[in-house]
Amino acid sequence: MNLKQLSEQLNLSQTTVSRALNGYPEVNEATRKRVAEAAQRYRYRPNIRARTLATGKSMSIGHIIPLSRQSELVNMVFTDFVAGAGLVYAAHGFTMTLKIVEDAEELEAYSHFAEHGVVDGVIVQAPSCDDRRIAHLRDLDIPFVVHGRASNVSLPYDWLDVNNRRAFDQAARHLIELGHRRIALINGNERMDFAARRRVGFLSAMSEAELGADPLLMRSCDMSEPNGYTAASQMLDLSEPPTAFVVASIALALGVKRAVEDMGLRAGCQVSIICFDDDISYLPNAGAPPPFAAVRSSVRAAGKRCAAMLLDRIASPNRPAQQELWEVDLVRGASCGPGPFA
Amino acid sequence: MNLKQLSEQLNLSQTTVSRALNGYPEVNEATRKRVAEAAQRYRYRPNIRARTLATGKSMSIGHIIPLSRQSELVNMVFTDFVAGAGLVYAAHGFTMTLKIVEDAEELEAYSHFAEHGVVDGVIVQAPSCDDRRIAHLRDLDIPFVVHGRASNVSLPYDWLDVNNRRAFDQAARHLIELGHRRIALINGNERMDFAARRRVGFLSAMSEAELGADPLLMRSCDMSEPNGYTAASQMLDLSEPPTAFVVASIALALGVKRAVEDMGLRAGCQVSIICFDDDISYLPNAGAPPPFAAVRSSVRAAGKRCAAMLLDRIASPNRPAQQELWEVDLVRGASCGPGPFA
DNA sequence: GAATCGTCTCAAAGCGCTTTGGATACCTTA
DNA sequence: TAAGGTATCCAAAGCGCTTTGAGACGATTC
Repeated sequence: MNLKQLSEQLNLSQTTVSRALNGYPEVNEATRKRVAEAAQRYRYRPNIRARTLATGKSMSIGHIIPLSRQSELVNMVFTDFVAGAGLVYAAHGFTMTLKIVEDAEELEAYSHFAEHGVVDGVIVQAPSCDDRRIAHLRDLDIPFVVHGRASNVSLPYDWLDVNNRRAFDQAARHLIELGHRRIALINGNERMDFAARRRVGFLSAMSEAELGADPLLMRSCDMSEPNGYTAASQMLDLSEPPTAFVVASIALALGVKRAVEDMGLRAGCQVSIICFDDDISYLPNAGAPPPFAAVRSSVRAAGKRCAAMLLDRIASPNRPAQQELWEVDLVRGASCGPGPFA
Repeated sequence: MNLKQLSEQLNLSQTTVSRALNGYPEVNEATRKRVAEAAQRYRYRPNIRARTLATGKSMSIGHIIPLSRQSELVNMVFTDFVAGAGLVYAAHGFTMTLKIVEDAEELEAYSHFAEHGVVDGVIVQAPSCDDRRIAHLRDLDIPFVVHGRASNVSLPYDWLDVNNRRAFDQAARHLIELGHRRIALINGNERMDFAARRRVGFLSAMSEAELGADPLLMRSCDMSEPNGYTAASQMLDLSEPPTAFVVASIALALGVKRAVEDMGLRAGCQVSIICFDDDISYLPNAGAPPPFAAVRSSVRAAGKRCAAMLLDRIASPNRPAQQELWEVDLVRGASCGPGPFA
């Protein structure tokens, strides 16, 4: 049953039926009711494809997830970010179009989305320090919001970011206050903007405490459990091992903890760990005290907010760029204890 | 630049241009070349919305992720499953349409997808034992593939499942061979089909070894780290605590391990753990030996295969239902050691 | 030279919706 | 009574593509 058939049943024009169903004012309440009832009775469902062609809006938001051939790693926060954003889209009648692409095809994928009119806007995740996607999307003239930001890109654009610098400054400071001096950094990939900023934050706390930054105690890698394990194992094997770790994610932290335990040590006793906690639903850092000391920011909440910002941007394409910087919560946890200088 | 304008530039009809670009045979190679070059030069991109309206195909696959208000838990395997499926879709020119819905609106969401023609087919994940979605999708007459299966649904339908019964039979058997007798089961939610089958497998190994199944040592819960922790802590506090655990996921296993360690015990020494390992990219159970003994099956591979099956089904709607049952790999790991009866 | 066949191209009819630009009838108001 | 409003409704023109059914043309066959 399509609009034409329905309107014939009702002895009305397609126009009137369409308007009645879409809540336009210029239709009599009695007819509107009659139309609604008929639509119900005949189970009329407007064809989305036809509607999007006619309106020029696809009512869908694009998310593009790059997958590198080597690492094959999908960021763990992806799930919860998408869950948050998806709920907001659904509440506004939008769907989400997801595309998994290999690294090299990423820019092309954005072009495809924009030029074919597949989506009305896109979310950009995990920007690098000088991310090419931002200029590219500006050229494509499609609404977008960045989760994170790109330090070396000076264009104005909408973003929502966590104060990563401050977060790692706080994290390192926490360890220093506990009496640690030899502190390691196990960071995410530092081509990523968030990781670069975290490094800056870490270093600022260290230098403020007049502690040198030993390159042997700083590692940048993809955020998986084994990478955390390997990095921490190697550092603990040094002649002057660290007594504490600042770590960029729960996944890495689990690996660090395993390394610590495999050395016969205990996290929170001989070695302390503090990590960034995205508050993932299936790996929440919960309990009293929680297992890991952490700086926490909910990635699901970020997903929701990014989605809302994007829908806003789509509704008013000309409003000035909007930015939000979220602070983290410092969470004390069992993985931290007093250091040798306490 | 649309098709009409392009065809005017070329002094050809829209028909010919369309056919030239879409590789139909009835067009001269010389003109095809001319058309291709012009399309390139003018950066012509066919409008997807118009194309889908004309063809009646949306070239998109639907994934619906239910999110319950209380637990707010997204299954950890989701990321990798979607990553696998997405690559296959992309290779065939399909996109993925994702919808996050609250539990109660799940069936409605499938109806929406089918009746509005939003997608050409859907993937069903995590079926319960008598999942209502299967009959519903059959009624909607839309192609679908189930990842897992529903024991109490007798309709023929396409599915791909892991042999969960056998997997947990093997897992329990492994512990028994190691000399364990008091073995606990920390399972997923047993309304889910995979969890119900795993329980059956666990029980069959236990009864074959003439070991009773103590209800105090069996737990069914959502698969998060804290749930694993809580369940294991309570069991270890019993007057006759278990010496080994069979656990339904890596997330749960991490919680179990934490509980074990918080009791001052060590996994692989006083207590053994074996778990189901979906081979998640950021939490791989890697190393020599890997930290956890496990029964392993790659959920990313499952995503790829489900996607391929669905595209097949869409291409030939009338072929008989197709089913695949995958066996797991038994992986020996550091979390298992000899039991008291070794 | 007529009939037949292939090859290449085209005009036009959809696909199912939204939206523009009236039309019609009925009320008000001066 | 005529002019101007207002409330309802409609015909038709898109949106940009695919696909049907047919025509034009030259080559081949008898």
